[in-house]
Amino acid sequence: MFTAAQDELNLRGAGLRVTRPRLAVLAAVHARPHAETDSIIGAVRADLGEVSHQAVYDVLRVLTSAGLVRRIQPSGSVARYESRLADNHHHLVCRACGTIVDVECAVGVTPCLTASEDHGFTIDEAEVVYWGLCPDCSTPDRPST
Amino acid sequence: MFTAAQDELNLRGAGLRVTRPRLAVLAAVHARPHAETDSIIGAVRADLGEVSHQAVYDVLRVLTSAGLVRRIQPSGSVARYESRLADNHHHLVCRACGTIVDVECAVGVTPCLTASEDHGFTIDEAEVVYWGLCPDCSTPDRPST
DNA sequence: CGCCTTTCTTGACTGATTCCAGAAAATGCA
DNA sequence: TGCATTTTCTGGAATCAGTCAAGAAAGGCG
Repeated sequence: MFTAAQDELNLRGAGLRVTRPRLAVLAAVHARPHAETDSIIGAVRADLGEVSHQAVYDVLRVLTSAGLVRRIQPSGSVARYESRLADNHHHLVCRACGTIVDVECAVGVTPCLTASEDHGFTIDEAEVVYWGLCPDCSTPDRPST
Repeated sequence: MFTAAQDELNLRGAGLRVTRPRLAVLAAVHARPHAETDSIIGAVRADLGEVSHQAVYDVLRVLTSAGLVRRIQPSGSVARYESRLADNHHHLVCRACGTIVDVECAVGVTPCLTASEDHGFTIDEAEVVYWGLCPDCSTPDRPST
């Protein structure tokens, strides 16, 4: 699991200072995968009291560039953050309601990591997004309203 | 190639009216793959004279939902549009300069189209984005400035 | 040719994200 | 522990892509 102590170690390991907002942001990202920024701001404020949105944006940027959280942003969605890293899982996004679900990488290790032609690029990551409809949105006989 | 006559047929085939802004937007998308909205607006205005940005946004939305163009939006980028459809190619994005290049789907037909677990979703598309550095940005001994 | 529907124009507005400058807090070292 | 330095947080304003709304114009069909 993710503990505050572990988060603290990770922060120090990345050469970052340990601050309350940073721990609260990490806890919020752990607790609600794929949370959007606004939701994280809410969680942090529920935890610490008043915190500026600026601080949260800044923390998220720092954590992202340090590799402690990953930023994802499917088309038509605002930025979302998750803490599962380095296990190359992918995402399943509902076109209707925007729900995001994790899926393990399909075949073994990295089936999609190699492009057929690299055009001279140095590729470091393959991101796969599956688009479709979630169970709730794909059953017309069960209207949500 | 893409011709205005073909675009007109495609529009009619999709049940859409044929208007100058629509043809100009289609031509612009054909001419510059992965163009962002702003660039398309510029191209359309160079072609037709003054056209409202609103019209271009609206046309792009209509064409996208009609399936005549595809909207792509890698994290940290504004919306971009392309006209290559239904050949499931993927994209190679430079983290530094944002350049986007097409790559053919790696292995045969649809190697990544099947998620290991579908969580009850009805999946209709798998989008693959390869992240890395383009040749220009990955050679430190050739600074761009 | 004339009507009806769809599309374009104009202008304002929203919402996410970033920039800026000063105040506050944490770190490192003696 | 105490001080100086460095980094972070606060608060407000600004930016930028994209959207909304109402009226004017144009396309399509009989």
